[in-house]
This record gives sequence, C-alpha cells and structure tokens, in this order.
Amino acid sequence: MSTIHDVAERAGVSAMTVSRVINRSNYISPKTRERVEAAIAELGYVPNTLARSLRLKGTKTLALILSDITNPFFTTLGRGVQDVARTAGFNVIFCNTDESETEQAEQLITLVQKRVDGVLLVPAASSAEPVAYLKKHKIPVVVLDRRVDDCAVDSVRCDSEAGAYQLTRLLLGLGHRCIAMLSGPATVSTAADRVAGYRRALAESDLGASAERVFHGPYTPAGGRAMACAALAQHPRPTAFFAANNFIAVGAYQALNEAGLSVPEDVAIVAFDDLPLSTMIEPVFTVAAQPAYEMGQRATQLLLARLGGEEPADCHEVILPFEIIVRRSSSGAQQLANGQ
Amino acid sequence: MSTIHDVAERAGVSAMTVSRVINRSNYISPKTRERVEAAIAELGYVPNTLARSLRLKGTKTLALILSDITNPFFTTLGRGVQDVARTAGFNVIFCNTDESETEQAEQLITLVQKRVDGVLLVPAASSAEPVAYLKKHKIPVVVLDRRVDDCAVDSVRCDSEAGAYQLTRLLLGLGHRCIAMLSGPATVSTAADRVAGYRRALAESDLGASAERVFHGPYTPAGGRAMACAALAQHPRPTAFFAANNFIAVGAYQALNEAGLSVPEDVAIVAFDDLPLSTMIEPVFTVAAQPAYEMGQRATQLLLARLGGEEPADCHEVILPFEIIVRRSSSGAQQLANGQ
DNA sequence: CTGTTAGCGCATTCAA
DNA sequence: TTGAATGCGCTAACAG
Repeated sequence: MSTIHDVAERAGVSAMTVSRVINRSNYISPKTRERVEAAIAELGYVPNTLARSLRLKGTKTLALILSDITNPFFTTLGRGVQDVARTAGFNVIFCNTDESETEQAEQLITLVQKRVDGVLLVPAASSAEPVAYLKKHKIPVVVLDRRVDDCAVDSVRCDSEAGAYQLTRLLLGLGHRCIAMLSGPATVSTAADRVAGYRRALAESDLGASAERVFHGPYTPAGGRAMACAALAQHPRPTAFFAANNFIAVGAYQALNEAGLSVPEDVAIVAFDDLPLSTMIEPVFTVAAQPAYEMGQRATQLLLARLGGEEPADCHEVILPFEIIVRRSSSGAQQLANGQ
Repeated sequence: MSTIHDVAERAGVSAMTVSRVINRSNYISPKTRERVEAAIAELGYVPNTLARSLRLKGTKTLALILSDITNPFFTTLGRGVQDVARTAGFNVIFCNTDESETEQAEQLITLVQKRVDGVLLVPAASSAEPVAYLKKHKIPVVVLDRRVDDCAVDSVRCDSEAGAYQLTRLLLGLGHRCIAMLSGPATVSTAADRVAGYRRALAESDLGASAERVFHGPYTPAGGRAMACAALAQHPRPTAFFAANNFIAVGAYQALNEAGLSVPEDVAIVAFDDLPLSTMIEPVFTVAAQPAYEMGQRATQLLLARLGGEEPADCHEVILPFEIIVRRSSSGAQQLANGQ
C-alpha cells in the first residue's frame, strides 16, 4: 500500500507538498497540485488515518454505544447521530452492549484504546462509572435516553415519569381499575421512571398504592411475553397493560393472543416508544412516542460543541417532549366488563 | 493522556519493558512485571491502538458492511460475525449502506483509510467494483448473502433460486393459479435469483410464463406495501403472494389487511427470511428461513483464514442450506375460491 | 531478562 | 510556494 512518500517521489515533490494537497492547503501552485493529484490517482493512494490521527491527536471519530442495536428506537436515534456527525466530518462507530454493564465496560476500553474523540452513551445501567471512566481519559461524553447517577454530564432524554403518568391517567380515565405495569430492568432509569409515573397516577386516583401491579424484566419481546403471562395469572386479571417500551409491548401482545385475549376487544395495551412501520401490524398501539431521531441529533450537537472547546462548568440537560398518540389498542369499552 | 514512556518512567524501566508487559511477553521477571502493572494502574494508562497499528501494520479490526442495519436478518448475521471475530481477538465495525452503492463506496474509502484488516460485505448491488477496490488495496473480503458478478472472491450465501422454487411449488401444490412475486431491487442478486426460482416453478407447471406476476421494489415494508397494492389492482387478483424478504412480507401483509383481506383466510403469503420474535405477530408466515447467524460465522471464518495467510488461487463459495417452514399463512383452503 | 535503536505514515514548525 | 527536520506512541530487531 503506497504512502505519502511514494506519491511525493512520483510527483517529484516532497512529502510535505503532498500532505498540503491532501489537506487542501491553499499554499500550493496549481501546477504542482495537478501533478500531485495525478500521482495520487495513478498510485491509488489512500491516506493512512492511523498515522494522521496519531500525529494530530484526534481521530474525527465518535462512538455511539447502544443498549440494543436491534431495537428500531435506537437505530432511528443512530441515524440522527450519524447525520449530524457526518455533516461535521466525523465518523461514527456503533457499539452494542445488549444491556450488559460488563459488555459496556469492555467496549469503553476498546474505544479509549482507539482514541475516539467523543462518546454518545445509552447507559446499560444508572451507574456513573462509565461516565467517570471517560472523563478520566478526557473523552467528552453525552448520555442519551437514560439518566445516570452522576449529574455533571451532558444528557438528552425524554421525561419518562411524565409520559408514564399521562398514559396511566389515560387508562384510568377509560375506567380501568387493574393496570399491569410491564417495565424494563430495575437498574435502568427509564424503567424506574416509568414505574414512578405509573405509581403517581395510581396514587392520585381513588385506587391508591394497593392497586399497583409492577413487573420487571428485560426490554425484549421475550421479557414482555413473560411478564404478561405472570400478570395474567394474577387475580383479578388486569384489564389493561402498560408496556414500558416497544419490544415489551410486542411480547405482551403475543402472550395475550396466545391466552385467547384480543386487543383491544378484551384488554387494552399502551406503551412507551412508537413502533416503526416494520412491526406495526394490527393492532395499533396507543403510545408515548419519543423523538428518537431528534434525540440523536441533539446529543451529537452537544458533543460536537464540547469538542469545539466549549467548557462551561455546568452541564446541559436536554429534556425533549414526547407525544401521546392514542390509537385503537386502548379503545375497547368492553374491556372492563371482561375483567374478573 | 499518559503514554508508554510515562509508565516506564514511573516504574523505573524502559518503554520496551512496559510494552512487553502489555503484550504478555514471557521474558519478564515477576518483580518487574508487578512494578509495571502497578504503574499502569496508578496512571490509568491505556495503550494507544493507533500507534500500535501503525507500527504493526495491522488493526485487528474487521468491517461488516450491511445493506440494512434495521433488518433483523442482518443484525442476527452480525452477531455471528461478532462472536467469531471476538474469539479471534478482532473488533468489528458495523457499517450501513441502506442499499446505496454511493454510500457503500464512501464507506469503503473510510475503511481503507482506517486500514481495517478485512471486510465482510453484503453488497448493495451485483457490481464487482467494491470487491476490486478492496483487492487493489490488498484487503481481504468475503461477500455475504448476495452474489457479485466477479467470481474470484470468497462468499457465503443460501441458494435463493432453489428456495424460491420450493416456495412457489408449495403454493402451486395448494392449487394457487395466480401468484404475485413481490421482489427486491432488480440489481440485487437475491431479488433476481428469487424471481428466477419463481419463474422456473411456473414454467414447469401447466401455467407457463404467462402466469408470471413479478414486481420489483425496495426490500422494505413500504416497498412490500406498494407492490402488494399494485398486485391487488390487477385482474385476476392474485390468491397468493410471494415476498422476497421479511420486510416486504410485513408491508404486504399490511396492505392486504387494509384492503380488507385476511391472511390466511382470503389470501396466502410465503416469504424469504424468517421474522424474529419481535415482529412475529399474527399470522405466522410460511418461509424459507436462512441460517443468518451461521452465515455470519462462516463468512468470518473464511475471512480469518485469509488473514492467517491462506492463499489458494481458487476461492471458497459456501452455499448454506435454507429451511422451508410451513405455517398458517399458506394454509387457507378457501383462498382459491376467493380469487376472481 | 532488559535496554537501545530505528521507523511505521503523517503533519507541525521553522527555514528557504 | 516548497522542503527538511522532528516527533506523535508504539514495537521489531538486535544488543547486552
């Protein structure tokens, strides 16, 4: 693989001149530039970013650490990141932790080794350790979608507590008296916050805390299925199900179907996160939709601002608005009569 | 950020000794090793892979270029790649082309700049150009899932033609006389091959070529929806739909539902690629399932073998078996009566 | 077992 | 407008 010196030799100039051509310096005569470009083309020369980054002490690369790369919510968020990063001349490395703190820790080490310029993190848990680790290595980080215990960090997310509160209120307003909350891992802030919103709505109602039916499980279809089964086994059987994310909703829906229950005829479902077209088969869920793409954009903008040298002591905490979209899954009037 | 020299100084040894400790050389006295490791811990030293790769002329990094990172078929395949690569001490960079040759070309340039050791490519089109580009830069490549015009390249895929043939035969055996083929982009080999298998089955039947109803569109739910709508507008209306991939199947299903048709009561659907649990809402599709995870594994093994110095002139072409899974979506006896 | 020398490919600094 | 020297952080090759 040819180097900058090969090009220089072929063009009859010094390596430095070639470097100037590559980096679009203006202090180059048109003639030499032409010769150098010809040599580059003839040799099929491609600059070595490793050497360049070593010298420049910067990689023009960001990392996006996702807890579940198969979830359309996160891939949409990733597009937001990608688009903003690219415009600014940055590459993005996608990393997947599968909600594992161990995996996340390993990924972080690799990223520090690779000297990425910045990290966008959807943390696998609320521990501030990963943020501290990156800070120790002077790598700017923005936390996405979830909270971490530490507060001195830029972050972008929606208000999960408020969203859950509104969805629960919606169900209560329809007359539901027994609502099962199928939440995510207890260590993940969104799961905890959505439970909190659910609790607040119940507490404010005439039902009180004794009506709570809270389940915790992974943010996956399998988790939703298992939690829905557990909920169905209880007496009285819930007339409504609150899924803490899109995948849990899908799994719960399957479990209900297998139990012979129809949505929305027999039971209601509401969920956090909208489902993309690809999974939006009947029925259509009532959801608290988060602006995934915009979350990615905003987070990347914050990160780039830090890389650009912004250094205020206090950190940005962007809370984006969610949107409650009411659809068929919560519309069955007869659901209540079916509850035992 | 501390360097190997900082560690060396602190431990009172040379940089070389530190390097030996990091790379687990055995020619180190236990005492020195201990001192060095202490210094590493105290400084929070993390080796710089850029410098290391520059020196070693190798990055221990593979790239996986996917045509659609949101499709579960490809993410599953990605896990297969990841698992094998990791075991061998390689990192994997995921890249997404969205079926765009332009995007693919840009990604390739970036990867060459980053000097990845090898590339696993699900090509956006059949052009051999990307393979030639990588070969020119001496970067081993394995083509996945799809064919490219050039043959001198390692590749792993399923036999799309045979799978499509069998699925079509299955529909013909059920008595369907009008089967719409909703395929992917005409430039993608899997789309073309699946059409070919469909054609062969029809040609062998008493229906002949005049019964062909072939549509081309993107491998997306939106594409499936559009093609299904177009097919429904034809006379006679098809009684069965063959979706060339999972996403097309989902979109087609939606279109049929919106047209007031039930699956499998009114029309049949068969598809290539199984849907994962997350999207497997009713009904369950009859499919030709490809071993996505294993495809990723095998491809990575081939790639690692090349990196390990394997250099036979001829290339490996692995054709993995698919599995026909018959489920409810193709079971309606009354579908035929409903056809006009 | 440990240290010294040298160079991977590139761009900053300083001269010319 | 161009070039020479230098060093980014690391490790192979060789000495000791």
